[in-house]
Amino acid sequence: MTESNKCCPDLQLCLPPELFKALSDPNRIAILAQVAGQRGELSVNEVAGCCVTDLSVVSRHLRTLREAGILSARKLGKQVFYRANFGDLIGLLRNLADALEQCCPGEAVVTNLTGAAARRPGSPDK
Amino acid sequence: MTESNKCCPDLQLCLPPELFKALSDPNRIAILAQVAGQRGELSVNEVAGCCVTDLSVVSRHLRTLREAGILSARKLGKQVFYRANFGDLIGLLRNLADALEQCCPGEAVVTNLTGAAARRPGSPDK
DNA sequence: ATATCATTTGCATGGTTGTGCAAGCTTACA
DNA sequence: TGTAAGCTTGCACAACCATGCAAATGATAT
Repeated sequence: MTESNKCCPDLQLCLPPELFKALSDPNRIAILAQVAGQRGELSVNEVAGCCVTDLSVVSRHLRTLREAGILSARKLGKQVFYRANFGDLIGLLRNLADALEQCCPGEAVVTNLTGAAARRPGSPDK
Repeated sequence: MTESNKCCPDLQLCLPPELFKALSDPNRIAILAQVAGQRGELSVNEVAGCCVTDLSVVSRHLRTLREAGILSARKLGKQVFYRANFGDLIGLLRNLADALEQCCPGEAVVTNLTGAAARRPGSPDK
């Protein structure tokens, strides 16, 4: 407990378990890498080339990644094209890194680039 | 496949599923936030204050986070103190964000998806 | 309308995982 | 040596999840 030492009470808000759960499966990672490593969009059939699983499994994984906000889908005729939400994902990862860094700057490397983190010796909050 | 479009073939290496799996549980996130949001170290008993689960469950979650490289442990007498590996985790997240950004920088902001996708009326392959 | 292509969904199954309880292990102390 | 504190591990159980197959849905072409 000892909340006198607490220095970043809402770090938890930067760590959405749903996002990490979506990224916790090797096949989903392969699918994400397949989509993200491609310029433009890929149909479900094209994505399915990355792994040996059934097409329906790929479709479900794509749905999971889409619901996690990592991919977005666009229907075009019979096909559905997926693409990676680079901006969102990059921003989220950077925010998380910043939040961790600002949390306890003494523990981190150095790089208090923001300066906001340097002035919290021991937060007396709560 | 169509590797002519491929622009970041080994993006997958930056996305370790084990790390994300370790972060995919809400209780583990709460535990991590508890440890990371604290200056210094916390014993298992202290960490257990963050959630209502059994102490053994907390111990197992801490082990999972440690094996994922997110936390490190130090035994001191009867107690085991855990602390967050800020540097490693921050570096990993930044590397991941950089890798995504360098992957298809054009996609991140500009999103020329219309042009890229417009010229694929019917996927010819397979 | 019928057929075909692309994708999604229902269902069953096997494997994984989070959880609680109890027992075991290590360390400190009397 | 015995006892207690702190933590880990074995076991059982329930819930979840990834997977494959088959059926269903949506969309286009004939």
